[in-house]
Amino acid sequence: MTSTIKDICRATGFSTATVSRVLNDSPLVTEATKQKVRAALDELGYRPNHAARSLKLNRTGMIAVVFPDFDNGFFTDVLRGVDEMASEFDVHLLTAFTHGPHDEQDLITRMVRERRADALILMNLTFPEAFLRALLRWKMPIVLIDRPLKKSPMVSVGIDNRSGAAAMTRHLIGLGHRDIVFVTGPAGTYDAEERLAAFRKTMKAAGLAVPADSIWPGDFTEAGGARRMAEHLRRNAPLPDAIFAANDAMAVGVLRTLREAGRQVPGDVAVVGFDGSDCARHLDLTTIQAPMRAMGREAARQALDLIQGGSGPRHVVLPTKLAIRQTCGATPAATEPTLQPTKGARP
Amino acid sequence: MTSTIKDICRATGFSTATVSRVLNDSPLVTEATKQKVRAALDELGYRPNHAARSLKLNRTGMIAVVFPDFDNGFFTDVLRGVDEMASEFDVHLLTAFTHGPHDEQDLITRMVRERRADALILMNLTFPEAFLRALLRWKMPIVLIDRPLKKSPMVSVGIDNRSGAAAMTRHLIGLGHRDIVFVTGPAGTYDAEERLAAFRKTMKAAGLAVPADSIWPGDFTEAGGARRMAEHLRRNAPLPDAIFAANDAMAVGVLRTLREAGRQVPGDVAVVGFDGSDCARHLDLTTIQAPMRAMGREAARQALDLIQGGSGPRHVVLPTKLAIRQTCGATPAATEPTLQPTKGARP
DNA sequence: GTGAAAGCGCTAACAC
DNA sequence: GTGTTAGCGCTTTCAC
Repeated sequence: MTSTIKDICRATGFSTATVSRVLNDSPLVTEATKQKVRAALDELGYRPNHAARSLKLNRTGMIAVVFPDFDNGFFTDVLRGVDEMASEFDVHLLTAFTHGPHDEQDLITRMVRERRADALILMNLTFPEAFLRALLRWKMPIVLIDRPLKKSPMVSVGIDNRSGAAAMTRHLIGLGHRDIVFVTGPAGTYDAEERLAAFRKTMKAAGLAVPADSIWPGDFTEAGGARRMAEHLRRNAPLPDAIFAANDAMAVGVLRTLREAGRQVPGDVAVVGFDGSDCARHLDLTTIQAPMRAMGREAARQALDLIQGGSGPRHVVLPTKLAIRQTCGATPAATEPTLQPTKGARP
Repeated sequence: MTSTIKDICRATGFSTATVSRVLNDSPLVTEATKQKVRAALDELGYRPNHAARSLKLNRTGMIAVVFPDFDNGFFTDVLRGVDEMASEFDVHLLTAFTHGPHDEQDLITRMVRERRADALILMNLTFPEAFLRALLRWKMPIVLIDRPLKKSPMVSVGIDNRSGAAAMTRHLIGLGHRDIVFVTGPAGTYDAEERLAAFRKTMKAAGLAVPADSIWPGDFTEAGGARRMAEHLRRNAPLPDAIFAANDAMAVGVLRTLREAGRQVPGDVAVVGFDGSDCARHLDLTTIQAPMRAMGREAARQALDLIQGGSGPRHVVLPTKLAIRQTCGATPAATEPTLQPTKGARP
């Protein structure tokens, strides 16, 4: 079995107080004593019991990370980012997936009230904002990986949808595309709306019209993108120069449908997405790379800061990168996909 | 702040013992008392402090899951599987990634000695078997997601490499392929060797020769597969009927190289992989689907069982499925890739 | 510089 | 049925 502090006392003849001081490297202990105690510590392979320590110190050395029940394909990277940052501070991760929207609130509430962690990182969850505000009364630091909240003073981490979509639009225009279709996400979705707004604005700035039928309604799913594309082909409507889908999943649906219909991408039409999913990489789809790992790191950094009483509410926006691959019609400089910060992207 | 059991005592006039009994739904308490206590519980939003409970009960209600520092692309599914099973038992997950091989042992040792969890699930780690055996002395249940161990009595979960590779080989033969190349994994790798052995055996059983130059050395990486394929093309050597790579990554390398050289897959040569990675799905690569989520579930099930003092050491082998897609030259029955249990696969 | 003792929040004998 | 109390393993006053 595991040894306790008392085993060390027995082995060294010192009291629990002294041993504890050595454990926490207190300067109040003689070097000689430290040596002896440390010898016993090593000898017995002692490590302080985590539960006891948490109870006494009223902190757990844990950050809880809660993910939605659907797999958005990013959570691997995010989690690694969080872990990277947290482990530097010897903080461990409690990971949980919600199982349905009802479970979501219950899960989070329990984590907070049972004090299973010192902070919470919540990714893309669906509860009402009022729930979050109620949570805050429990004084547990919370960081959202999501959109910025309107009504609540809450730390959140997100990506710069606007500059990403603008960079992509400029890129397409720069390649000579004029007639560009934009496939939207579900109405009311923050990311989707930001991307659409930036697309419109950039087109306008370039003096290009965006007729109503150049905005295709979408739902962020591959099937949705495929359906809309198939419909277009069925009507024998002429292809635009390029199709910019508000996320990769839809872009893939569009791409597949086109290729299955014998159309060349990027020969007949360019197709690009947004997100930087693995799928996009595999399919050589030009996209906007969202820095998921960096988001994880940043979320953890914010959480750790809040734990130490730092700062206040704020929204951190991370830059995206334009990943130029095959489907946009540009010839990449090298075999490796070119990554450019969207801020610096040129049309 | 969070309320403690004493707050409930104050609110109800009962003692901590009674409140605790209500919390644990002991039959020793009057229904009337329960009602009153529960009202206060709800009122104050009370939940027992996790650290205190762990300390007292000597169990944490946690399973630690340790992943290697490289992303094998499966850990998402595995983790979801573990969570699915664990959450049914109200057990939470402590997730950790190792950061390099040295850190690996340190991390695990600390988890065990600090009793941060009631059981450990270790995936594809690289420490020596002796380290594991030493760990067992700490009496913490350990489940490996990996190969079966030779020298240690340890619960592990793995896939049926042999029947998977056999099914794939039969499938290729059934499609009329005779001259089949097998790309191996790194020498000494368990999975790789099992797959190769089954390939050889199945070919032999079908009366087909496997000349030495039909076994290409590989290293489980996409670059390795690409390199070997490029070399073959450069020599202007004739293409085989089919190329069976011991994992998806190499198959993808082979596939890309062929297509970039203008060769048709599956027209000129069939290419198949093994693993069932996302990449394979995106590229419509015929492969053997390893049930990662089920592995996670099973690992969790075993861990929970061990926590409750159950069973002994054993190796659980999960069946794979043949995922027939485009690259093998078979026409799938539907748009969705066909999944067949490998046991029932027919040539 | 070291030790004795209290107490973190909870559960479970053991009393009554 | 309910209350009193000891104690899980640790940290931290407060004495000496």
